[in-house]
Amino acid sequence: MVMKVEKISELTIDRLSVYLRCLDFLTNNGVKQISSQELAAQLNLNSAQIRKDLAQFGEFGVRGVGYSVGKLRDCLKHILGIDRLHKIGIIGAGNLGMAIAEYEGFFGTNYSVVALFDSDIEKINKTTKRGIPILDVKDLAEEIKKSSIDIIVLGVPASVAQSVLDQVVAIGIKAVLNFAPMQFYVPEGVKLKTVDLTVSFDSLSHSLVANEHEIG
Amino acid sequence: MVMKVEKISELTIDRLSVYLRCLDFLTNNGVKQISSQELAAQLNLNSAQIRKDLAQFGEFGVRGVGYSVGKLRDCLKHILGIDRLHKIGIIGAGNLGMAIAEYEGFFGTNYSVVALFDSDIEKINKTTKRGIPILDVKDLAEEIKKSSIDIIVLGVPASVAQSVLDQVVAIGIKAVLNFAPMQFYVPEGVKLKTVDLTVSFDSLSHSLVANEHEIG
DNA sequence: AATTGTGAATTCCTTCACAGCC
DNA sequence: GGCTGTGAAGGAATTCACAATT
Repeated sequence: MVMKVEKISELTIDRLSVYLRCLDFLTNNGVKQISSQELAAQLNLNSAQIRKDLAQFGEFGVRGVGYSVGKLRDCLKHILGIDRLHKIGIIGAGNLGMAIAEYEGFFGTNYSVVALFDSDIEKINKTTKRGIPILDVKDLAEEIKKSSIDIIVLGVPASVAQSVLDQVVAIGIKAVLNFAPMQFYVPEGVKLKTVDLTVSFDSLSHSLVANEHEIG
Repeated sequence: MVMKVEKISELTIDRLSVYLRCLDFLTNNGVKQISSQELAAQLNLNSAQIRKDLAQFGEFGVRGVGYSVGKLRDCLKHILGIDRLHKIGIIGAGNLGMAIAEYEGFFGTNYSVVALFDSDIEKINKTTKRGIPILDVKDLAEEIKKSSIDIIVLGVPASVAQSVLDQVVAIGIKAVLNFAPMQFYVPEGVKLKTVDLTVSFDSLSHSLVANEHEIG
């Protein structure tokens, strides 16, 4: 019953995911051993960063040798909690919801989209091309329990996003991926990750004019 | 001909976009004046942060009073380069490309999706529901010039993403939004922003198991 | 000899706290 | 009095550089 007191930053966690993907790639190419140096070169970052990130969870390497690709991969999967299967439910069977449901490659063996939810009578009880059912959002609570959904994707318009989020939280969901470009209230213990495409585009726009402005 | 020497961080730029959205909202609600304090409260952040972010670009406020919502909004639009219209081209007319092309609300008056590109003969020369044309990716260079496309969205599988990116860069595009979960080589002067959903899901997964691990 | 794991140094980002101004 | 703009302080993240280890 030991507590890890050090708080691990989001930046570290996100990099672990990137390391893991790289290790998957190396595994497929038959690479068995790798140094932080080589891994860093592939990912365009500093080798000390990789070692520091890993050090927060234990000692996975061998001095003078490096890391076993397979072993490190298993460790990262465990740390990230993808040594088990997560069940994803998507609310909003519009283009965005469909895109995520169907997008190949996102969900190897770690994630499975089990259902979409919508209130549009035209969509309910149909399925996606891959056969994922589209259900009535009224049955959300029931279905979350029945199918053990543990991650919800919010693909609904900003205008209703907070109220849908509140529902989902009330049901007991602890992890939500949101695409609505807005501010939310989320209670303690619930993780909300927002993918804000507006911000991404604005950032690109800025980069396009940044030079002009500087030589203004 | 004065150069701004201070480099402005991505974090600052991303926040400016968030401030702008909030100001848009305030404008719609008839609010004319706001203090950094009030703005910070709405966005769950520190008022000094807002003032510091803005200070990097000039003095937009009035001491003792606050900021004019309309004026600050215009200034932010100019800084972010969205006081002009950007033309977006989407490569890959799959679910993801379609979702972005059709997604309401992303593209107010600042962005316009002018075309999608694909190599699938079944899709070429059709249009999206909203009437955006799907063109042959072979005509990419020509169309980018003809339509003054300045932002490209990569909605293609990871396996071909680097080669498509190379093409796009060769044509002279300087801003790319990418959804393929992978590492890229990008030359100096080209801004590549990656939205990596794998990382987002892994981060959610981690949050679900983090507690268990800590009380291991 | 090579590479990890890590304290120290550095760089970057955020927050404090207050002078300056309306 | 109230709020901005900002130097100084504090905190976080990254990188350096080297002792420890195989």
